[in-house]
Amino acid sequence: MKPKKIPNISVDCVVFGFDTTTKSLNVLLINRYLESKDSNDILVDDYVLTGYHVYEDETLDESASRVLKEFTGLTNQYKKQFKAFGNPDRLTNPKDLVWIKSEAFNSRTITIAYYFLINTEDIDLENNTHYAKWFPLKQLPEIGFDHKEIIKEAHEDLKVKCLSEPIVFELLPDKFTINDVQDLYESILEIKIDNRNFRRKLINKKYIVPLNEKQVGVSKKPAQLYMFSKDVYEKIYQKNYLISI
Amino acid sequence: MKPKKIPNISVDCVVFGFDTTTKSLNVLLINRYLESKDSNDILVDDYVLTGYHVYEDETLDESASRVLKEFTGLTNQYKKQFKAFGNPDRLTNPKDLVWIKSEAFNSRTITIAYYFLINTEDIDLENNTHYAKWFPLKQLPEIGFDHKEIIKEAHEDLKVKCLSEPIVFELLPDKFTINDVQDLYESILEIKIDNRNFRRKLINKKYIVPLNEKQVGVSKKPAQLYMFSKDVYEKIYQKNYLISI
DNA sequence: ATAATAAACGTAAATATAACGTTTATTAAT
DNA sequence: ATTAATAAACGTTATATTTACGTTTATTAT
Repeated sequence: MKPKKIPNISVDCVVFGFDTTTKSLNVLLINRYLESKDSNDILVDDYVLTGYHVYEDETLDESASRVLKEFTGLTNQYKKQFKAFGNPDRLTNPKDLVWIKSEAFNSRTITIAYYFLINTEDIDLENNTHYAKWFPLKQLPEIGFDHKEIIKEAHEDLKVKCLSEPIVFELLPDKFTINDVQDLYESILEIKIDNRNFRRKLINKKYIVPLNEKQVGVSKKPAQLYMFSKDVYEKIYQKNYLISI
Repeated sequence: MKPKKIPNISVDCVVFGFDTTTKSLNVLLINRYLESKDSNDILVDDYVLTGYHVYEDETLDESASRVLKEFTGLTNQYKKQFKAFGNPDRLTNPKDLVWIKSEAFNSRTITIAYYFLINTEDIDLENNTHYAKWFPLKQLPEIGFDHKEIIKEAHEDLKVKCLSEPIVFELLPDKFTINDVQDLYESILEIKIDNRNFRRKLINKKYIVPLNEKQVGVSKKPAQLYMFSKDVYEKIYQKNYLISI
C-alpha cells in the first residue's frame, strides 16, 4: 500500500556538492518541464530543488532523507533542516500555477527546507531518471517556485555553520589536500584566504590527519593527502563551547 | 469575517525574558487546563507554549507575530524561526489526545517554532486573560505536547546565535549595567565568565554607549548605566563576516 | 570613622591572527 | 642534463586577542 501524502506539507532539499577541479560549489537541481496538450507550447521549462510531499507516517527528517535517496541513491548524508517556507504567495506565479494544476496539489503549501552536503564522487548522474544536474551556485539556471530564495538561505546558513563545525569535509572525498579545503572554504564563504596562514591553521588541528600518500597524476609538485578524523574531533569537542562574546 | 485556519499547521512561540534581579532566564508559558464533564477529574493541567494555527492568508512570520501580540500585546520584537517540529507521534500521549479531542484539531500537526526575545518590563501579566506566566528555564513546570523539546532547541539556538550577534540587548531594559549583560550571558550560556575581562571587552565595543546616569536606590556603589546603539552596530558590521575557520 | 560589598581599573603572559617572504619538489621545454 | 615554470610547503614578525589573575574605588550600613 502506498503511503498517504499530507497534501499541504512538503520537504525541499538543497543538495550541495563541490567540484575540486573547477573549484565550484554546486547545487543539484531537476528539470521541471511541461508542454501544452497539443505539444505546441512549452508551458514550463526550468529547474527546481528535489522535494516531495511529506507522508502521514514519517518524520520530517525521514521525509527529507527519503527524497535524497530517491534522487541520488544516497543515505546517511549530513543534513540540516534550516527553515520552513510558507508564504501565501510562494507558489502563485503563472508558471507555478500551471504546474500545480498539472500535479493537482494545494497552492498554499508549507515546505520544510533541508540542505544536504554530499561528496560529488559518490553519485552517478548518468543513469538518473529525474534529469538531475549539478549547477554552480554562481551560475544558476532559471529556477521555479520560490526555490531561488530557498537556495540563497541554505547558502547563508551553510556560511555560518561551516565556521563553527567541521562540516566542509562532508563535501570532500575521503582523501584531500589542504588546498582542496581552502578552495572549498573560499567557494562557500565567497572570500579569499591567505594560503600560508590557512595551511598552518588547518595542519595544526588534531583531527586533520596526514596520510602516507601524495597526489598522483598531477603535472606539478604532488600535494600531501589528508583525512578528517571525526573520532578525534568528537573526543576534543565534547560540550566545548568556543565562546567569543 | 474570521480568517480561515490551515488545519494542520501551527506556530509555537518560545518567548524568552530575563529577570535582572533573580538573574533568571525565563520562558512565558500558558496553563492548559481541562476537567471532565462532571468536573470530578482534572484531565489536563500543565503548561504549554503560546501558539496557534496559521491562517490561510498570512505568512508564517505574521502568524508568529500575531500569536505574540495576542498573548503579550507586544509588536516588533526580535523573533527567529528556528525549527519545524512535525513527527507523527508528537501529539500522541494520553493527555494530548484528550486535549486535541476537546479542541477538534488534527493530531498530525506540523508546528513552525519561533523564539522571541523581549524585555520583561514591557509586559504586564496581571491583566492577562490567558494565564500566561514566566517560568525560569531551570525550573520548568510540567510541560504539555512536545514543548519541552521545543524549548530546549530554542535555547540551543539562542546559545549559538547570541555569540555571533548582539541580540542579548533585546532581553534587557534600554538602560543596563555591564553586570546585567554578564549575568544574562551567564544565564543563557550556562557558564561563568571572568568579570574583569568581560567588562573590558564589552566597554571597548563602540555600540555600548555609556550614559550620564548611574543606578539609583541600590545599597552599594551604584553602577554606571549603558545603552546599546543599534545604529552604531549596523554601521560597523555591514557585511563584515568574522571568520575563524 | 569603619567594615562590608560590589563596581571599576590594571598588568602581564600566552595564544591567535594577519601580513608578508622563501624554499622545495615536480613537470615540461630546451 | 639543465633550466624555467609552477604549485606545494615552510618560515618570520608585528599586532591583536584571550586568559588569568591582583588592586583600587565609591557607596551603604553600622
